[in-house]
Amino acid sequence: MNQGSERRIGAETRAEILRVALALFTEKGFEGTSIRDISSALGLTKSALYYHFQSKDAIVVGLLEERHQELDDLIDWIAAQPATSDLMQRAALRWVDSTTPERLRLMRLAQANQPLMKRLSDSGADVRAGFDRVIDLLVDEKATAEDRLYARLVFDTVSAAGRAAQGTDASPNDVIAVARRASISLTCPEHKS
Amino acid sequence: MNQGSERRIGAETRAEILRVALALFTEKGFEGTSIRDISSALGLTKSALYYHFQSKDAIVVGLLEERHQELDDLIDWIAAQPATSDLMQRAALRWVDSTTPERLRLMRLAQANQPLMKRLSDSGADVRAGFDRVIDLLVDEKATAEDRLYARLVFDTVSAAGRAAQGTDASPNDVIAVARRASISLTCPEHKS
DNA sequence: AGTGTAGCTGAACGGTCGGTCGGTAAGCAA
DNA sequence: TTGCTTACCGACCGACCGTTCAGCTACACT
Repeated sequence: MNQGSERRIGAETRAEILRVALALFTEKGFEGTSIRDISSALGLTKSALYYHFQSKDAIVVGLLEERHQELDDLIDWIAAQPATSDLMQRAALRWVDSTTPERLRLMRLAQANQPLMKRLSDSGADVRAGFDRVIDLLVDEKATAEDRLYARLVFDTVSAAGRAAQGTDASPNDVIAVARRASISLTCPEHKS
Repeated sequence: MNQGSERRIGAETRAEILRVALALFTEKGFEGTSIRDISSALGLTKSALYYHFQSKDAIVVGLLEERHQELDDLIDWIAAQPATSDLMQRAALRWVDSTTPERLRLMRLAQANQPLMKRLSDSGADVRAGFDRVIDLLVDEKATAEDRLYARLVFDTVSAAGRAAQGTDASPNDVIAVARRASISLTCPEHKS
């Protein structure tokens, strides 16, 4: 393998590892994907992977960090908005419309592997803090736990739609369209109890 | 172990295996739970488990079969209803209101382990057929793929709410309440595009 | 008493897992 | 040329995985 014996810079390889790892995790699950799978898909050995990441879990942390900026952008945007009554709807639609396939895959990975996420968060990685902040910005300070949960659900419509599409012939465009419709319905003001 | 040397009948043990397995799968994931974990939680050896189930996958098939009747009941109920315009909403609420913790756990297990479900379905177990039938009964025969996907999403609000509640302090009652609110909003007729 | 069998045990199997370690070739700086 | 760093390899480790199998025991039937 790698018979050209070209030398690559580390950042490139690292990014490729993350890319391939996310694809394989999506296809076969985190536990169903071995680091041998990832490295051999790149024409590397297992050891090369351990040069760039200190553990299998660290790959997931790397994936989460890659997406961190997107959440920060959303938080900044919300903070800069006037607090109109339809803020939640506008924020939700902004989130849906900025969805990329990679983000979708990562969110599904995170949700499908609760024990993994707990392990990562126990060892210091901030996994949920970004979303917690979004919810805090969008709900009243005296909101009930139920209201907060509802807001979380709203921001999960994209991955919910993606999950509902599993095993069907629905296209990615269908997924986004459904998530949009659902976000609008869920945040329609006249339904607020 | 089992020093009382009591003799149990097989059906009881089998049911207990299913119960404990579902609890452990929920807590640690399917791949994160070994046969040894399940059997030792019951004070048995793993060989005893292989007396009742021919493989680890077969345990999941057993869990799915346990819940099969609930879906059949829903299908029968829908088929017996008049085809009013709010049928989807009524069906969705019936589904939400009949939710049990066990069903919720199983649905989450199924959704978190797509590769496993694909494997089971490839080897003959019918995993999705029930839900497919529900959707077929509720949408127009000339409905688009997007409409069908939306209907799937509606019937997934319970587990979506459950997932959104992960890591928060929301109670099971909150989950059901949020799922109810979401089902109503999602099936509100005036939002149909 | 003898036979069958349901329910379970204990020991082992081959295989794969995540992770470690010593080494090494290429590039660069002095 | 020497020496250090970067990027990677190949061999190996102990642990654990799902699974198999011969055999044991308590009970039911005849």
